[in-house]
Amino acid sequence: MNLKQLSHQLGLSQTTVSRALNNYPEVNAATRERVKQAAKEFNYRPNARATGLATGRAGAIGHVIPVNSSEVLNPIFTEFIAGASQTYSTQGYELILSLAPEGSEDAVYRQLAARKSVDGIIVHGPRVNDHRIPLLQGLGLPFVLHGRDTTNSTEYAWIDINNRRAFFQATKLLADLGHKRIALINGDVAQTFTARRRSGYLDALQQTGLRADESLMFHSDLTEANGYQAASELLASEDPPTAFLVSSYMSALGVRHAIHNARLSLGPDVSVIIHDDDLSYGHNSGDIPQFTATRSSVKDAGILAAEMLLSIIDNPDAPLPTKLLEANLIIGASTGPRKQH
Amino acid sequence: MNLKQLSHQLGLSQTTVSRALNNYPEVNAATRERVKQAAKEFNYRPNARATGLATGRAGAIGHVIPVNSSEVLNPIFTEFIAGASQTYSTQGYELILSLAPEGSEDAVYRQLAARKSVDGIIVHGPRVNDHRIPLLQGLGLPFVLHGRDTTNSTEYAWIDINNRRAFFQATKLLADLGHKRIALINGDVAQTFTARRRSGYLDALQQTGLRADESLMFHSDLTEANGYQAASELLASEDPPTAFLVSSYMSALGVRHAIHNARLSLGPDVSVIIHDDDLSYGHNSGDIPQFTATRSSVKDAGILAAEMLLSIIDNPDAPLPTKLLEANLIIGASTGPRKQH
DNA sequence: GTTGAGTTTGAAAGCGCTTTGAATGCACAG
DNA sequence: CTGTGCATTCAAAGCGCTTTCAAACTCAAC
Repeated sequence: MNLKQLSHQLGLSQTTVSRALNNYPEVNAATRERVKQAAKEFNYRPNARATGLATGRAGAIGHVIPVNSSEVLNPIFTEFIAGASQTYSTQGYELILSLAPEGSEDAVYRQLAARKSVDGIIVHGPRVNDHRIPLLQGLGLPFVLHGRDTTNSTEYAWIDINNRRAFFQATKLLADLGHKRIALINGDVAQTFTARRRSGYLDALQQTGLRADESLMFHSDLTEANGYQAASELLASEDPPTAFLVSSYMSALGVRHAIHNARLSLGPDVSVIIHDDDLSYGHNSGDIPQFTATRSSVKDAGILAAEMLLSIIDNPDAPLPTKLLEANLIIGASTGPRKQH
Repeated sequence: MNLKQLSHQLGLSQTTVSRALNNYPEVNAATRERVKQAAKEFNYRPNARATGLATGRAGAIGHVIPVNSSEVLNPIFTEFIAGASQTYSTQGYELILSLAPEGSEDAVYRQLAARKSVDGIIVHGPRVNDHRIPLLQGLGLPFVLHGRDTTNSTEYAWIDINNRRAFFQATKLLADLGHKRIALINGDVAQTFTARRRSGYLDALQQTGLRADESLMFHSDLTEANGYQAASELLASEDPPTAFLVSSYMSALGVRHAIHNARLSLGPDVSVIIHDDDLSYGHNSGDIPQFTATRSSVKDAGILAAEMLLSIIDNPDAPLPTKLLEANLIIGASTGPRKQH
């Protein structure tokens, strides 16, 4: 059933039917009702391609997921997209997903822009001095960055969590608990959040008079295996840390494993604070969650990012929105005062 | 730059330019070259909406991800989609992603069909007696199921791993190692793979003369927390299992945790075999992987599923393809003979 | 009875492509 | 020179919508 057939059914022109369905004011209320009724009855939906062509809007948002060199797909993308998708479906947008090898997203962006496949883009996994920002600015395609660039000083829309503050507070808490040697199991150095978290950690160390020790800081993809390996090495060292700050739930499972392997117990012997993206399958909740955490729902970030992007599209002349979300510090079972010997 | 402008530039008609770019034979070779050159120079790409409207094909595939009642998003979707996406990008298709609350995907499918947004659909997470199959058959939308229904006997395209055989073999291996009490940490009962895995497990028990014990079988979402809880309970019971068969890497991390908490060691004391989807962030590789596993790359399944779907679209009258992938049994460090007391 | 404003509807153009059917030009046979 | 076949090109229609502009109708005011 298309518009022509539907309007024929109703004995009306395509114009009127179209207007009725799109809530234009100049349609008689009774007519509109009749049209909407019929549309429902025949399960009529405007052809997406035709609408897009006629309006010049794609009715779709592009999400381009970077696949990094080690082929690790960050599972938080799924969760973020789940949030964004929620926004799109209420607003009648579709979500176009594209995976691109990290560093060669250009072709994908250019393609989406040239083919007019999307009205805007969510940029995932920003990297230090990310060339995607100037590229998209050049293409004139609205976008929202999930995260921030560290160096780019131009105006662009972003949503991020306050990584610095979260890691500052977490580090401070560990220091206040008496921990002197606090390890940082962080993400890939190319990711901008990594630098911010590190900087929050370093500031807190300095403020509490602790010495920063590069040998306590690890940077790699946030996998369980990497968390395990880093923590194992550290715990086997001469002067092992008594606390860990871990950038993801996934890595923390590896850290926990290493702690147990070293015949230590999580909490009493070794404190751990994780950053918790509140992933649906990574339960760290309950009255006393397993891990003390700085928590911020990445799904909510997805919802908000999508809303921001749609608002930019609807309102291209408004100033570009930015949003900084604070993480909540949640006290769980994995932290405690440093054991005195 | 659109077709009109490009053809004007070239002093040719839109017809000829279109044909040249789409490799129609009736274009002079020299002209074609000139056109392609110009298209590249001006970065011309046909407008996706217009092409779609003119050809009647959407140039897009829909992936509808079910979000279950506990809101757990299965992380393997990401990997599967990463695979599928690879296929699409080489074939010029786009991927439209949609999340839908489990059980109410109907509206999403109907919408995609009515709006002609996609040429086909990948059905994720098939459930027992899945009503999506007849629905899509009714809508006339080509689809490929990732998995199989257990009951539906009509013809449909699917790709699946041989869950029965994988779990049969894994169970058999554990039995051969002398284990008498083998626990099964399985997925949500509504998922069809759960039943198949269970049936492989039960068959192997029977064949090896072991008694099936319902109290050793757990069914729930494949999260770390669920794995931990199930294994903890089992290990604390009067007659605890000496081996575990675990449906996912994620659950296995919980099981491992429970084993360590019980002051047992993985491998020597308690054997564990997992099903390993070969997720990029769930490393279980190396010479001797941590876990003995039945392994099958879900990313490869995504690649193949997409290829199958595109072939159905290109060739609607051919018989519907199906594909059964075998999992590889990988011996890792988590299995060993049952300890004699 | 005419006018003008306001309400409601419709014809037709246009979005950017593909594709049909026709036209053009040219080589070559008769 | 005419006719035929082939290679190459083009004008125009059409895909299914939205939107402009014009038309028709109603009704109150003069």
